[in-house]
Amino acid sequence: MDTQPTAAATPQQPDEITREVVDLMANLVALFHREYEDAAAARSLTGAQAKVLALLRRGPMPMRQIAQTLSCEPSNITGIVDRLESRGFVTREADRQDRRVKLVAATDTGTAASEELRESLNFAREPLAALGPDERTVLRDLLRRMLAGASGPGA
Amino acid sequence: MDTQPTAAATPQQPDEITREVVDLMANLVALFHREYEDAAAARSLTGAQAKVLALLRRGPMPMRQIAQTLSCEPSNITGIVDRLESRGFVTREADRQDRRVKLVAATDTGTAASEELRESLNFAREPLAALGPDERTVLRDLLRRMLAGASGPGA
DNA sequence: CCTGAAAAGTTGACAACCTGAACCTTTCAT
DNA sequence: ATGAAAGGTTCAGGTTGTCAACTTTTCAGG
Repeated sequence: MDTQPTAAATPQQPDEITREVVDLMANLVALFHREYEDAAAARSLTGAQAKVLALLRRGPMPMRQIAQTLSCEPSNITGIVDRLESRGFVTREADRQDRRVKLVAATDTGTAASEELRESLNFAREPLAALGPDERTVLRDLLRRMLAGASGPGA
Repeated sequence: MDTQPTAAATPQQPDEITREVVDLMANLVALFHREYEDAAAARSLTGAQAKVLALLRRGPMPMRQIAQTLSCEPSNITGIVDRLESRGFVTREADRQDRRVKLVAATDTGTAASEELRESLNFAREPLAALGPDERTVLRDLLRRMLAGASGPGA
């Protein structure tokens, strides 16, 4: 327990493994991001619109909470929800408890589109096909551990 | 080549593990994306600019190749390189072999900024800190396998 | 009850990103 | 020599994103 003046708090040099994992992650992130955008575009949605729609799978949500979850300004959400609403994917309803807040809810069309997109993602994941079932389990556990501490988008 | 409707080609129902891995991936992608944008913004770069700059670590590159690597239209790259150039991060030089092509090269300032950002990413990866060294190795191997078949950005 | 601060959402101005079509220059095959 | 094709740029238009100012609603004190 004694304090070696070294490692614990001090940001040590990233070891070789960490460095490579970061690079691999970057590539994987780029790949997934592209696939997500494409899958959304195939349903004439943008990535941002798809993300908002995905959030609403859990149920209606106030604008502000959407903004917080996506880490952006509330004024940004206004525009995205405007476009989703004008196409019938989403509705704005006033909250009865607090009339300042507007609850955004996915319509049936919206939910369907979101689910469809999600399914298409599951199929499109070519990279995952390279792994066996047991390896997928290992990967899942590692990812779980990595995300446990981080501030996930509540999903 | 006769087509037997074998299992290999048919997209089977995604199993539970795959589904969860995809969701975890989505969260991880969102997390990394946010961190990358923030790290870039801290150096007064946008995400897109940082990505282009990162590509140039390997050496000068034609506009078109940048566009192909990032999967976007060449006309888009024009603007991004414009802004990078106007701030001294990058230069455009004509290729001697083919005078149609313009080689984009990072300046010393540009390379320094990119390296610095890369280092800061290595340190900032909180999620990775949750894993032990041996687990990181396992993760690295799995990621390598996943990316082996995919069209990586040449990095 | 009244007043003022704070919160939720919107609006407007502005910048960056991205696409698609039209265009110019250079290269290359015939 | 001529025409097609490739590399970049420009322009118009749409989406995302920030920031500041504004409206409405809520809530805490006096």
